[in-house]
Amino acid sequence: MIEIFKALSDENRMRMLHLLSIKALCVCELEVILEMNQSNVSRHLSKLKLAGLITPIKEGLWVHYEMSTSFIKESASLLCYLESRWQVEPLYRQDRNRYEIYTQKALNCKDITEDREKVSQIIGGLYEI
Amino acid sequence: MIEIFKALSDENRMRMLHLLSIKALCVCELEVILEMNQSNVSRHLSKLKLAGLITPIKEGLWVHYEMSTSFIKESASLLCYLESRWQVEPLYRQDRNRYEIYTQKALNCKDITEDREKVSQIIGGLYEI
DNA sequence: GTAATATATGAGTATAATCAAATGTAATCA
DNA sequence: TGATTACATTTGATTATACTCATATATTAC
Repeated sequence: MIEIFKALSDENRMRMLHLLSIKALCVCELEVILEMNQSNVSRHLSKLKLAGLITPIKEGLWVHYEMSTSFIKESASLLCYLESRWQVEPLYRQDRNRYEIYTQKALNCKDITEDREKVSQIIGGLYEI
Repeated sequence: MIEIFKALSDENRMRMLHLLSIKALCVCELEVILEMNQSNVSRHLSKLKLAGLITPIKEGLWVHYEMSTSFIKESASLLCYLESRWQVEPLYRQDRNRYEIYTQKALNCKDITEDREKVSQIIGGLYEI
């Protein structure tokens, strides 16, 4: 259990888990939405994975991560608590906003590869298509 | 929220919170039941307090700590998760056993002051009255 | 007032976590 | 085959946390 709480005791990991609870995402998507660098995203993902909170799904070149079904089943009450906090706290609302824009504009990994800066600006509301 | 998870991400603090969820206890009682030194117990208690998980109750020379009512109310689902884990994991079962002996033998702070070693042995099952 | 006791806190050290940059690996495509 | 892409891992510097010993504060009894 302590391993789970250690995994959840870092804000960056919490933000990642929040987004992954909505939908499976790959490293490059988390990089852009959360404005973190690749090495940090990767390391934090591996901690979440080690704690059993997320699982990787390889899809060709990309690795998508999603919240693990075992965690959803075995820690339902904890997840319930997390979801209630994610709804309320501004930081997570803001992250969810950025994520919503990302999906509503139908953006994907390829867009990030082609022009990461543009995707960042769209997400940040600084760029209108 | 992160502050709560940080507070819960240390095993010693988790063990303390577990016992305090059963009954308010003072520093010296936690020292004996959990076999930790006074300075560690005090420090960890202050972290749990800062995170809003426990509240102190001064009773003369002693300070008893109990799980805070705000935490019980506002984090019910989290507490529900914790209780399910405390029931299952051996370390916490063991701690609860030691606590049960302590209360069943009607031991208290005064007994600890008078002969701490004897109380330890009773709790550890090494000493029969 | 002083003495005794319970708890809190400072200071120093050891350990672990975080971060950024560089390098490694595996899949894909020319 | 060799270059590119997406991600993982290693490295070393920095910061945060935990532990211990010693001391300080606060309460009570005298």
